[in-house]
Amino acid sequence: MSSIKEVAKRAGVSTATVSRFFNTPEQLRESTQEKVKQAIEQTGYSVNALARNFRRGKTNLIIVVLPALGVPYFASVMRGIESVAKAKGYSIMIKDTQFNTVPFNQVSDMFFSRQADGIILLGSISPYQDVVSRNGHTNSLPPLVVSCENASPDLAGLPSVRIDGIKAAFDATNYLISLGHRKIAFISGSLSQAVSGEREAGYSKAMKQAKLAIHEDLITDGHLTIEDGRRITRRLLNQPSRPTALLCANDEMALGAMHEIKLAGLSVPGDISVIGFDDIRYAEISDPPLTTIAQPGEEIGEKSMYKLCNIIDGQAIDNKTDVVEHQLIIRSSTAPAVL
Amino acid sequence: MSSIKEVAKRAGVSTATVSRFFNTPEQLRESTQEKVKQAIEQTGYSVNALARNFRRGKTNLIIVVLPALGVPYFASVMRGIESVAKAKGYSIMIKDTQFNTVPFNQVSDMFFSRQADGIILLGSISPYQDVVSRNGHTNSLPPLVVSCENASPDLAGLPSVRIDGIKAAFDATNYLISLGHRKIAFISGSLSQAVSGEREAGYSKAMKQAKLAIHEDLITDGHLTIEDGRRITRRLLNQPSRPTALLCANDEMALGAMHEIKLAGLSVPGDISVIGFDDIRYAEISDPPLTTIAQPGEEIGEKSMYKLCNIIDGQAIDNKTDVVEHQLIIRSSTAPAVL
DNA sequence: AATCTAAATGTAATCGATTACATTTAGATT
DNA sequence: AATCTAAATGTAATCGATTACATTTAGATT
Repeated sequence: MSSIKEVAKRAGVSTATVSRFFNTPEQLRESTQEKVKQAIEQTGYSVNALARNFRRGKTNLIIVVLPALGVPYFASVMRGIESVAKAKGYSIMIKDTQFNTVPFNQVSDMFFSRQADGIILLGSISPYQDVVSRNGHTNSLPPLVVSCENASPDLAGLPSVRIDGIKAAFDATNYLISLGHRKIAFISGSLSQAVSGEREAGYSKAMKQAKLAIHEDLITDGHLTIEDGRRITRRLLNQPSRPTALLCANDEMALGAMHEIKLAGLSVPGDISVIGFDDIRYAEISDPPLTTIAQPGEEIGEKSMYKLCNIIDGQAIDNKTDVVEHQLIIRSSTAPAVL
Repeated sequence: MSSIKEVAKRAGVSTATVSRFFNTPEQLRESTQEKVKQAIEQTGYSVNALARNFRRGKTNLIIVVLPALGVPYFASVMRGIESVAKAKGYSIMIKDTQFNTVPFNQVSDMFFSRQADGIILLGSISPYQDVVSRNGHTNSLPPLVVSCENASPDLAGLPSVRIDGIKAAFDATNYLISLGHRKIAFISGSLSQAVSGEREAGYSKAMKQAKLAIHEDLITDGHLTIEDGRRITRRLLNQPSRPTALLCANDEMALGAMHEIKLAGLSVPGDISVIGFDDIRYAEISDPPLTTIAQPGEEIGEKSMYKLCNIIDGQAIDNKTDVVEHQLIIRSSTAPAVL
């Protein structure tokens, strides 16, 4: 692979001039540009990003941390991130935390060892505690945007883009209550994960406001997966008095729940109403189509990436949370309660 | 951020010694290791990957090219890639080609400009033609593994890991034939995409062998998405004599197809049997559960990454194709034809 | 203690681009 | 034509780690 030196030699100019050809071509006389251009073509040269990045102290890489690959909701956020990243000249590294089992400092170390310029957190691993404990050497965080709902106190005050998760779960629960449901179960991911915690808060708020007992079947154990949605639902259905409505912490759990309800010979929404979260593309074609809370994934992604760019560029950091709008999408998995 | 110089100074050794502490610690006397270790702790130093990578001429990054984010099948391949990448010290960059609209040379240039050490292709963009035309300067490819079925002649002879797509579609079609179906439509992605072309070949082979007419309703237009599965199915259902079975080029199309069939007041599999491809995790819980061809995604991912590592390390390249086994998963979306 | 040897450590070049500063050049002005 | 000025170009230091080769050191052997 040819270097800038060879190009310079061939073009009869200095390496500085070749470098300028790429970075500030308007500084060069046209005849010089032409010479350099030809030399580049002859040698097939392209800038060595390894050297450039080293010299500039910038990787042009950002890390997107997500709890699992292949989750449709995250894919839409990623699309938003990507479109902005492309425009800004960044490439995206993904870091799958396998349901948050990867500690954050493993991610932040990638920044401190100059492997990436910034981080967008889509999963809810907790940064502060780990980072602060980095040998007590820094209480500064890498450029970081938190783009998942999150009630974790660790994350409070960090730049973030998200829906109002409490309000969203509150709205969903209220909708079920308005349909006459009184026994409403909440199928959650592990409550230690902040997303689930926040959604639980909204659920509880609505239940309390309606003076409804918070069902002890509110089960907290599990990942936000189809499999765990099924497992928890099976348990729920085996209990003496089953709920008439299920609020699920995401659509995948809801789809799993609907499957189990139907397997048990019951009907959705005839016997049990189901609401999900995220409005993934499978929600529209499930049987019945799933009522859910939609999050504007692409918008969240775009805004997050803009925010991250500002932080990386050292512009005034706004630590405030950008709240984007959620929307209750009413489909056919919910119906009035039959009492 | 502190550099190796400061650590060296603090420890009272040379920078070479500090470097050895990280790379060949067994060369250092224990007392020296101790001194260096303390200096590292005091300064909070961590190796500058930008500098190290530049010096070593290696990025430790690979690019995974995929047609779209959030496709569950690709996610399973990614998991396989990731587990091996982690073991080998690589990080993963993703490049979404938005249904193959990104030309390959845009990806290969990332290699030639030293932004990545190698490429795994999960989408079926065609490398040769673009790369060879790189100003006629190189007919050599970047380290590359092709991990999608692909009948494209451009890709023949490249290192790859895949199922036998022709055989898989052949098996699926034969299964439908064995159930008594005679009018079998094939819902494909764009046939210009090699994956679809290969699957089409297997379908045609089985139809010919059974002396069945290849239905002109074999529609070739579309991406491998739910939306296009629906669109094509709607068209199919509006035709005078509709097929009794649908072979879909992937599960998402099949799920879309089932939804439209049910919307039209028909039953799956009562009126129309449906088979998908990939066995994504939604297939098991669809209504009815989807019969499909399973691909061992994680295995494909793992093998691909191993192969890529070998190529990057300059070991004897095996250009041969690793064929992994597919499997027909029979669920409830297929039934004997009612004639 | 002197000598030898292998292990440990240091010196300094190097990777390839960028860029501050210095120098040259082209064209304008007298 | 001489002088001036701004634009164009060149020189050489620099980013931070690695490593070939040189030197020093510790401990063994005489």
